[in-house]
Amino acid sequence: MTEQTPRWLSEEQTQAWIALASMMVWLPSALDDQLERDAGMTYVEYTVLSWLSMQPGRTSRMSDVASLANVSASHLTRIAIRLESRGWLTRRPDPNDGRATLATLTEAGWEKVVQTAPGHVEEVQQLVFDGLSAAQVRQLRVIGETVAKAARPGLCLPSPGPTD
Amino acid sequence: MTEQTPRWLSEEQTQAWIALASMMVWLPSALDDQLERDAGMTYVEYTVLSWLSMQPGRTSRMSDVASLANVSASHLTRIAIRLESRGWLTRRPDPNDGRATLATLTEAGWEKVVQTAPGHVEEVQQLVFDGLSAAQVRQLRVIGETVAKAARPGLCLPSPGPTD
DNA sequence: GGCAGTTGGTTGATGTGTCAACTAAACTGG
DNA sequence: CCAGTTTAGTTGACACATCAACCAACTGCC
Repeated sequence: MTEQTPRWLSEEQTQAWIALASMMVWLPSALDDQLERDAGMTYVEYTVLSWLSMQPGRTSRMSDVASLANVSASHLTRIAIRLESRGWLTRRPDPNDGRATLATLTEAGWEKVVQTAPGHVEEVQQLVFDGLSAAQVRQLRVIGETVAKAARPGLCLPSPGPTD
Repeated sequence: MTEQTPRWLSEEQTQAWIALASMMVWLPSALDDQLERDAGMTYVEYTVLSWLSMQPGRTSRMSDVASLANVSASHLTRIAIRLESRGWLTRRPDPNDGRATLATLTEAGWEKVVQTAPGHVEEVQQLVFDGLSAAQVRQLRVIGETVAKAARPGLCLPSPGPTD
């Protein structure tokens, strides 16, 4: 708690951190811009639609979507209201669990995803993969998985001894 | 414009993209949480203070800060108002250019950065570097720089021929 | 010098995200 | 079967971000 001189970053780490931070600032922003320009929606909205488009019945519980997209329940409610008002999504109570709400992609929502995905993927290709070798793609996958796992809350690495 | 079947992602690319997207969702969110908990500020606010702390005279033009942090001028104005109201920052017109505004870290702002940085760096260590080998740190740097450069608007890769 | 255009920054209106309080349905233990 | 608790989602109040309109200072040019 009162550590005064923690592990500072090495020169290599500093460079890597600057590069990573820079990527995390500019890449989402660029993808947001592309989606806003070409499809009139934000990255989070696209994530929701895209996820639903890959689910059986194009349907998923709100809470599942929320944890996938890392947004709070209330945030997802607002997003769903917007998507619903544009006719891309419908909501109805889950017949198997009256508490839950099922979100389903409409036909228009499906078509929107189908129209939007190619341009989005092309943007990812240009911004991410065009500059990387096959080896770097493999490296990126491993590094990304490692960091994502560490940063995901509630998924602490298995540590020896009791956690309580 | 009418490409109907663009370059789709290979299996390797898809895995890498999922990992990268996952990292870009969870890492900023985790860093935001840590700063909110330990220092009562957001990541953007910390970025601004941290940048100023490294500038000569702990001073920088608003427009320079804005482009560094990838926020709009108006957004930065609101951020600066908040930081000013907490006594961490002052603003005054640039004597050399009456249009510009210089933002300067106050002594309290400097101390806030000094107090906050160690915990933030420790969080970066734990979330990013503890899981990576030295080789992966080097790989991350190269990959991050490449992608960041590609995603940064207005910095198109040098292409042959006139751009105008 | 003076007017047109540009640049740097602020502000008002509006849209979006967040937090806490709330409702309703489903478990849980007597 | 009925309180007490947990879970899923919504809503109101508020904080924050965004967009367009704006103002002031500089720049270029005749």
